[in-house]
Amino acid sequence: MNKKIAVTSKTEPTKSELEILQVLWQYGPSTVRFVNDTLNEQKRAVQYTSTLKLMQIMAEKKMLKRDETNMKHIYIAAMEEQKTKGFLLDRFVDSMFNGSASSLMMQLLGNKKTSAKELQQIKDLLNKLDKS
Amino acid sequence: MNKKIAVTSKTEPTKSELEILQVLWQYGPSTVRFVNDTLNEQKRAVQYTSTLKLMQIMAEKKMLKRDETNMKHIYIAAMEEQKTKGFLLDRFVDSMFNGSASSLMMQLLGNKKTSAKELQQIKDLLNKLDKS
DNA sequence: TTATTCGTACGAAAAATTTCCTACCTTTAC
DNA sequence: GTAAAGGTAGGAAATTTTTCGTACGAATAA
Repeated sequence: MNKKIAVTSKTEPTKSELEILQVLWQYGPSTVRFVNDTLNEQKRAVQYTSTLKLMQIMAEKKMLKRDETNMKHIYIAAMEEQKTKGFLLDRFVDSMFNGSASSLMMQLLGNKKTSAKELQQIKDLLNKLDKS
Repeated sequence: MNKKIAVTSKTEPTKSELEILQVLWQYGPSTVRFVNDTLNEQKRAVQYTSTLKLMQIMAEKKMLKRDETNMKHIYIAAMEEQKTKGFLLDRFVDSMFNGSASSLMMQLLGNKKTSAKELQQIKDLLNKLDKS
């Protein structure tokens, strides 16, 4: 009892797991084949069975659900995109910028090119926050 | 030749390595003892020799430099804080928010509590960017 | 029917990361 | 001088993460 799985099942996807989640978040429930193809196009070369294996593991960990009614199993992200990203972002900010959102912004905007459009959107967002 | 080290030496610190870098960035050149103590206080329990080993490995990878003139070696971060954080942040934004800074902001601000002071600082920052 | 294609399951290996044990040297306190 | 405390070096082990080979069943096309 108290299987490894249970212990390991933190809310924290590894880098590869996150890649898979991204695909599922972006395109919705998908087959392994589709996810694998997408990864190969968008990210990097990876064997079908590698992706399969990882997705099976993720299903065990409850990060993914799957519909097995058909032969081609359909995988569904079980972690909510917003929550997961929020969590990861918070941890990122905490560990890298001491929890300071403005420090992060400074780094983000100061360091590089951020389009005028992006800037405007951020301003709009801030204004919206003011009013509420 | 073409030692493992050379190949491995990407600009990408692992999680534990990043923790060590943080300490060195925050407090400047330090001994292993100091870094280890700090990690134990601020982060988690970890054996002295574990920290030592990791820092030695990081030195091999050129992530750290060290001054060996004294018995107590002094380690210095060889990766610049700004550059490293900038790099990691960019990758984070790219992979998680499709490169959109405003999406990230949305998540960051929408999702949680960000102090009024933080918000003000961000606004100031944006204004500054406008003028330049 | 039969062979080819496409799917899953499973095990194991490879790689990367992290942890710690042991040996041994130097400094310090007595 | 000697013991205790505190250093470094190095190897090895433990974990975690990632990758892939092999087996085999189902679907499909010829």
